[in-house]
Amino acid sequence: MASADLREKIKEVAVKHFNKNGFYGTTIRNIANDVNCSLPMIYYYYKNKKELFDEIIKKEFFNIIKKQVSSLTMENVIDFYTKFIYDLNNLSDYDKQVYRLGIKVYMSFDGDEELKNLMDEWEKTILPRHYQILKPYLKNIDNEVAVVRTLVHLLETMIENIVVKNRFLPENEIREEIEIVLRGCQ
Amino acid sequence: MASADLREKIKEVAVKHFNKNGFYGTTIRNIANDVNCSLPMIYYYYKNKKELFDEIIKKEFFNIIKKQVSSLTMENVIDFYTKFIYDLNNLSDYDKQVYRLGIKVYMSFDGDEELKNLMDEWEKTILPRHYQILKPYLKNIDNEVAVVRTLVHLLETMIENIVVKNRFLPENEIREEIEIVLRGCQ
DNA sequence: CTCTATATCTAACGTTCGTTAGTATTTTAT
DNA sequence: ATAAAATACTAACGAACGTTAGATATAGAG
Repeated sequence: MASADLREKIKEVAVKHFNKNGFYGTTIRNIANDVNCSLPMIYYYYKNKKELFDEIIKKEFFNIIKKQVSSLTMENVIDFYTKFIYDLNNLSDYDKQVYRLGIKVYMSFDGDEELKNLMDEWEKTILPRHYQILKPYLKNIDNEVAVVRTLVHLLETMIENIVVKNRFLPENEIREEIEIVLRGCQ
Repeated sequence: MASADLREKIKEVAVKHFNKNGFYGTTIRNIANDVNCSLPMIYYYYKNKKELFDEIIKKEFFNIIKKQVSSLTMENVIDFYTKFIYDLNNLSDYDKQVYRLGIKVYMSFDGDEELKNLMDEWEKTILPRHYQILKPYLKNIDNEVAVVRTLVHLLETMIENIVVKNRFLPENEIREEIEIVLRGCQ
C-alpha cells in the first residue's frame, strides 16, 4: 500500500472507532485490525493515540467547518439557510463521521481540555457571523438578537439530526422550520 | 457509613465519572477512590460496571424525565414552556449530571444498543405529546405540524445548553425564543 | 455472650492496553 | 547493482483494567 494512503486509511478507520467507542473505548489494536496492518504502523504515522484523535478534530473537522462557512450568501436568506442545512445530507460518510466526532467534542462528551477550548473559541464566532448575514433582512424587526439566537439554536438541532443521529432531513421540512423563525423578515 | 448511603454515593460518583470520561474511560478503581471505599465494595452493591451504568440511565434518568412530563399544562402555553425550560436551571447538580449522561446516551455517544433502544422508544413519544399540548392553541394556523416540530427542536437545543453545556439560561431569553416560534398562536 | 448475617477489606488473577525495541522488507537514489 | 531511506513486521514490556477469592470486621438477634 502506498504510504500516504495507509496514513489516511488509519485516520478514516480511527474516526469510526472514536465515534462508536469514544477515546478510551478505542484501541490501537482494533484500529490496526480494521485497517489490516500491523499495530506499530499506527505509531509509524502518528505519535500516539491522542495525536491521532487531535488531528481528526484539528484538521479534518475544522476543514469541514471552514468549507461550510465559505459558502456564499444568496439573495434570499431562507433559501440560503435551507441549502446550508440540506447540503449536510449529502456529505460523504467520512465527513459526516468527522463532523459527528467534532460535535461530540464540542459538547465535551469526548476529547481533552485543549480541544474543548478550540471549540469554545469557534463557538464564540457563530452568533456574530449569523448576525452579519441576517442584519440586512432584520430591518422591520424589534427583537433582532432574539431572532438570530433562535435561528442558530434551530440550526444546531437540525445539524445534530442529520450528522449525529444520521437522519435524512427533507428540504421542505428544513424550509418550513426556518420560515417559522424568520417569518416577518424582509 | 450506613449501607444504603454508600450505595447511593457510589452511584453519585459514578455519574460524574461516566460523564467526564465515558463508560470505557471510567474505572472502578477511580470511583472507589473518590467514594473513599475499597474497590470490591462497588461489586458488593452492583454486579459489574455495566449494571452500574444501566441503573443510572434506566432508573435515575427516566425518573427525571417522568417527573418533567407530569408537570401540568398551564392556561398559557408560552408560560408553560418557558417554565418547563427555565426550571432545568434549578435542577440539583446530581440531576443535571444524570440528565447530561442521558442525553449522551440518547445521542448514542455512550451506552450500548439496549439503552439506545430505550431512548428511541422515548423519543417517539415526544412529538405526539407536544402536539397534544399545543393542539388547542393551533386553531388559526395552517402548518400545525411544522410549528410543533420547530418548537420541539428549539426546546432540545435549550435543554442541551442548560444541561449539557451547563449554562444558565435567563427566563426572558427562553420566553423570547419560544414566542418567536409560537407567535401567531391563540 | 455468642451466633449469624451484613458490610468491608487486602491481595491477587488473568486479560488487555499503550507503547517500543529490534528486525525484516520494500522502494528510491546513485 | 548497491547503499540508503522509507515502510512494514514480530515480539515483548510494564502498567492498568475488570473482576473475584478469601479473610476480617461490625452489628443485631437469641
